[in-house]
Amino acid sequence: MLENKYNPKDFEDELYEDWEKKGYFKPSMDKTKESFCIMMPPPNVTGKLHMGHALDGTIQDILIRFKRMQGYNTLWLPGSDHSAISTEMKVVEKLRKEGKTKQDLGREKFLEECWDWTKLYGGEIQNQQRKLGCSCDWDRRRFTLDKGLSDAVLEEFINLYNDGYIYKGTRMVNWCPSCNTAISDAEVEYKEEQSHLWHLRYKIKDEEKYVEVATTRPETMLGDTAVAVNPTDERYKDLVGKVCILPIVNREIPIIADEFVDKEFGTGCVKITPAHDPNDYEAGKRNNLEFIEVFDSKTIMKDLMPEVEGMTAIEARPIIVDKLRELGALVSIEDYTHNVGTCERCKTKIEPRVSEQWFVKMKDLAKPAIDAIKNEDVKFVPKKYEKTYFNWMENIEDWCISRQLWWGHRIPAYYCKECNHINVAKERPERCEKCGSINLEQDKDSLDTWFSSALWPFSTLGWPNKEAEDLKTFYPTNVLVTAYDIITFWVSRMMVSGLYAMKEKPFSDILIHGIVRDSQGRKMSKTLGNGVDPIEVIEKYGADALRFSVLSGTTMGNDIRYMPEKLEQASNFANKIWNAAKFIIMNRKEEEKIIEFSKEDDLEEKLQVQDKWILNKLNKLVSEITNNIEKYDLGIAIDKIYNFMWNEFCDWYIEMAKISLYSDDDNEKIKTSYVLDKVFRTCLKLLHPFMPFITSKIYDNLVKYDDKDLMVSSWPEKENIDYEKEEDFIEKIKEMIVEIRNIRATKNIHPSKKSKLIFITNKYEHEIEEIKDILLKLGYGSSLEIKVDNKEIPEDSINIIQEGIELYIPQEGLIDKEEETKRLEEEKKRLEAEVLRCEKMLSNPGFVNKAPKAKVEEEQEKLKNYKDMLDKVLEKLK
RNA sequence: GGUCGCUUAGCUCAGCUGGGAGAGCAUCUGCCUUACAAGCAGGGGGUCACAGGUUCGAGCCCUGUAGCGACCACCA
Repeated sequence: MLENKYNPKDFEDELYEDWEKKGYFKPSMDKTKESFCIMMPPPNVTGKLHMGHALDGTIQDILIRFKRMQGYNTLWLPGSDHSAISTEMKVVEKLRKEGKTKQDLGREKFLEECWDWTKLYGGEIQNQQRKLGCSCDWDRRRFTLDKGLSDAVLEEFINLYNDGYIYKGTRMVNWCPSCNTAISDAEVEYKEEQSHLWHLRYKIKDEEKYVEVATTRPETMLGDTAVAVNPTDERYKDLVGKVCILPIVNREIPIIADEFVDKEFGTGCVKITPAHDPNDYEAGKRNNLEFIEVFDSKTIMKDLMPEVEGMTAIEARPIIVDKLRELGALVSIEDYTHNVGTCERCKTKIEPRVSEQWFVKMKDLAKPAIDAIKNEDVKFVPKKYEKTYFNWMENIEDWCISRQLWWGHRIPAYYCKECNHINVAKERPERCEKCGSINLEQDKDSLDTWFSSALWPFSTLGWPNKEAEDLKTFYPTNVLVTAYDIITFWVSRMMVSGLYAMKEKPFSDILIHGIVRDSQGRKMSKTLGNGVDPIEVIEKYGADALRFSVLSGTTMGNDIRYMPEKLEQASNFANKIWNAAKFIIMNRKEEEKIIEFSKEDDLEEKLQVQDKWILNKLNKLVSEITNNIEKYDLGIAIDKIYNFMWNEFCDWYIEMAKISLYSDDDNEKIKTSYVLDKVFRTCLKLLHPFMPFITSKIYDNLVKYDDKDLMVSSWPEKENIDYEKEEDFIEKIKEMIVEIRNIRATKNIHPSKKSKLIFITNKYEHEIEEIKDILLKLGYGSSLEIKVDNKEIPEDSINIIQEGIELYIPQEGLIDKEEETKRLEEEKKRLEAEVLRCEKMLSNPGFVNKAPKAKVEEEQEKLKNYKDMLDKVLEKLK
């Protein structure tokens, strides 16, 4: 039985446990059924659920539950990511508090600490996903550092290496001085910063002339090894080839010409610091300049200037500037706003730094990944996001995959101490494959976390074992669901890895959603403290309400604003459904009789016009919702169900049903109970993917046709019925009743005051007779009369007109004659406008000739109806 | 600098391949009608940013303008 009050806390957790226990989350592995698989984007193992996850999880759960009900062999595979940098940072921080460093512990011990940390804080997010209702197969959950996935990583690395796609090289990379590791281009975030532009001048050797340069990082001047101008710059033509003196260190550096210098910017002269700037690095290589490091990997100043040695670069800056000023080398300091790269993880300013790292050559690998989207083998939904993808993939740079971290997959490269040969192998080789030496040392670096995430769609299914059952059954997966901010990081790399390793796409559809923002439209962030905890929301409103609120009224791919009011709406909706359920159950006849009734051959004949009306609308709803979900229009789908359940079913059908339920006719009661149950159960099915808890809870209490739980029951299918005529009729009746209510409301007539209803029709006399009691109740009638001719029009009555039906309500003091005339004048104006609109359209030869025939006929039909109605109003006004 | 997106009711947003402007919240009026006051019934409220164009017909398609936002690149 249902509790009197809707309280999601009473049953959500309990239901989830029940589903899990019954094994509903596991794929059926039924070979006769088509498979459907989603890989859950693995959250950080120590992460907490945020609204983004809630949205992402809800969307995936909807699709999985939908497909499961449709009978597919569905797998939704969850898991987590070891998130190298962020976990390592946290563990290092923990050690720091204990007064230790990771070097103190050594690699082995440090990794143990990381595992402990992972075990302690990991897994919380999984419990939170359970709270949300995620129906993923927990038994298949994977972790990027577990045995199988690590094996996949090694396999991929070695294959790429042997195919020549992985190489080791010395390059300028993005260096995070705080994480003390190289990071990839994708991990650099650019932020605007208010800073200054320091204008410096360097004296030209043996002349009393200077060159002026500008810099945003004056401390790097200690490492300048040239000044460059554009070769076409007339102003400095004579300077090229000369030498200037670098202040402080008094180094003689050449003035060179290089294309990359922008004549328009600043003075047109650029200081070149090849060791600390990507452009300067390239220029340095082109011109064979010396590379002088000013500071080390942690930005600690080297010995170029004794006064600042050992300081951080930022501490050294004012001292160096003072010195330059003292030497007359500082020309001016100008306010300047520029973009600085920061580490995506720790927000520290990144330093471009020359170092030896491992890279993946991306250009050739990216090609098939680009083609797969171009030829629509893989589709972005919404399509616009393929532009972000193309933009990244078509301009792709090599991917720096080595990290100077310990937590992660260690690079499987073993250096021979004797001959320097690099041995790449899954396990430490006994001997160097080249010289046979046993003196081997493994590379100290580990791989970018994304290297393992890139393999997620197949490493989780058993790859590199190509015969793994899951791999054969579920690859390629069907749809990847993620936010747009991760297209470059992850989606692109999965595409590349999938097509390289599996020779087949990793998924067919890429469903991209937006990000959840706060009520002011700002990104939710820790620093702003504006994040909303989904668990708190669930505590207060229930998981169903949260799920409803993140999807209702949204469009896939657009950002979503978190609005607490929406949770109220969602919660009210749940409450409404709950109460409707209570009503249906409370008033229904014995279940056996309903079941019996459902099997009767002449069931259709026993249905009344209002039953056919709701069943017809329901039937349309079923195909619409199915369609919407298949097209990923989840926001539209949920709003349609909302509207149907509340505004059609509850507001109208239940109100109509009361007449029969409260009557003495048992047959009618059974019939009505049957229809109520049928419509409501179908709605619950349609709503189940979106709001799994409340729908399941209620479904258990509906008529038991079988023992199946809602979650594993079958998705509704469109029935072969056609009650269009009945639907039209009831829609007209609804409009008439609204009109009656309107009149009564504006005149403040108390509901207890009833009046006579006189219908005149020669089209719907049987239908009106059939729903006589409904009309009496909803139309506030004291008695009802049906006339097939309109000869005896009652005098002094209110007149409501619909196509084919006229309703007369004797005024009897309800309202006076003038008011009724005024109302009819309004109606006349409205109808005249409609007629005019139709006539205008139909008298336009362009429209009649060019518009689709059906559209023209539709307008002709409307015109006829409006004219009829207008005639009647005019007659009444005479 | 490049790319993409957004601009619709007081607020937050929907609006499918062009064919009579919608929802929720807010607001106003009237209702404790035995499922629901977390409710019921009724109402008000919009030059669909602006200017052109295509079309029989434009919120929707094209061009331009303005404001806002995101992403990519990154010039000292």
